[in-house]
Amino acid sequence: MELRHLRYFIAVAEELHFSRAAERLHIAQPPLSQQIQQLETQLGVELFQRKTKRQVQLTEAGQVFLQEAYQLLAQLKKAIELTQKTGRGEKGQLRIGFTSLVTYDLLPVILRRFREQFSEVELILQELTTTQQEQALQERRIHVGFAHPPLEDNTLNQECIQREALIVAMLETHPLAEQEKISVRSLVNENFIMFPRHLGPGL
Amino acid sequence: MELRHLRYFIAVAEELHFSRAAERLHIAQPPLSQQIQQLETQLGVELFQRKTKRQVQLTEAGQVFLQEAYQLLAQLKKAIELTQKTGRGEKGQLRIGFTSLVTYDLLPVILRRFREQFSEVELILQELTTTQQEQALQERRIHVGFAHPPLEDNTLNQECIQREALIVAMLETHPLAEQEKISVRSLVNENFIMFPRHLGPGL
DNA sequence: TAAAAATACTCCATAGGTATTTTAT
DNA sequence: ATAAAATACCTATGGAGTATTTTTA
Repeated sequence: MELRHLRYFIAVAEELHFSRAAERLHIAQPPLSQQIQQLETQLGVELFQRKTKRQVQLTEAGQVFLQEAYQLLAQLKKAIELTQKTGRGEKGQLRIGFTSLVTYDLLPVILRRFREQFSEVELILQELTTTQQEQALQERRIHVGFAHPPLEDNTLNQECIQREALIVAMLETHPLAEQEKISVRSLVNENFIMFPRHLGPGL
Repeated sequence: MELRHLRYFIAVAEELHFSRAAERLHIAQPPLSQQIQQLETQLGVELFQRKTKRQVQLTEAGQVFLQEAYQLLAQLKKAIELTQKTGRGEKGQLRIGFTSLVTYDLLPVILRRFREQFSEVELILQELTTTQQEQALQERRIHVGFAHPPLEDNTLNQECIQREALIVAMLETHPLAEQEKISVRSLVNENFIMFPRHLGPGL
């Protein structure tokens, strides 16, 4: 059996008239009769009352099959739509990696906008360092990541979405506190309070 | 799209190998590749990851479609079985007409045996006189009837399922009460307590 | 280089068309 | 007499086969 049989059967069952059904299906009447006969043979069931050639009527089994056929085609339609939505990324899961820096300001705004547009996508968030994100992307454990440059792996697509100033904070009593401008070079021998190196190798 | 596409897709999705899937389907590998491509084109969705030609893998959309395809074929199978059962009269409704005479003795036994054999058939009972049953059968309002001969309509199939004695009851003081045998003819002028004529014209 | 999918083509099975017959209004 | 389904037969689309190429592990 093929879907063709279901489609043809529905047409005949609705029209109760082979010629009109054939017209609706854009085929000739004889092949339609043949396909219906084929369907009946395969099922081993009479779907139409054929006592008289002039009056087509559904048998009890035919009525049952009609309802089933409707359901099947409706379910097929839903299956196709669901698959297409998934294919276009409008449905399913989006796994996101992010660093703590992006948590407070940027991420909530982005996620809110995304949810508005793709309400059927489930967002799965995971806090990861930049290097962990690079690895997770390679291993397909996440789909996108919010990280900090530079990246080790230049096969990954990257895009700058925000620039942030890096500032030095120090006690007023510190020798450098009096200067208007402080060069990065002049900080070389100072002690820092900051991320462990492995969390932010770019700094 | 045809059911063929679903069947082929399931085979490839399960084997994750076009050649093996083709073998399982008893067709050659190239037509299988073609049919899958056709399916993907019609859906407008990639179902398999084809980065490398050596390793076939389902996309997210493919995984969704696989589950849907399973459900569709399962539903089709159920639809066919249901239709066949209905066609064989093992499922559905059986509308039965019966006279009051048959109510107490015969009908309960018959119905009990029928229900044992065809548990999925819903029995719809309707008390009708013999003539009403003849009409109901003609108009397809009932499928079978339990009635009393003779029938007016000899186009109906009839079968004798029980013979019952017809007896005359009378007072001991009645003139005929002394006779051993009473001919029907001798009752011709008596008054009877019995069904109205229209309920049992045969009597 | 071996194994697997994709292409390119060829062929034939069968879906669909045309002509005709049957049958019931 | 007419309209509709069935039957008989023919045509041609496209599903499936064969041969070959491409690709990657």
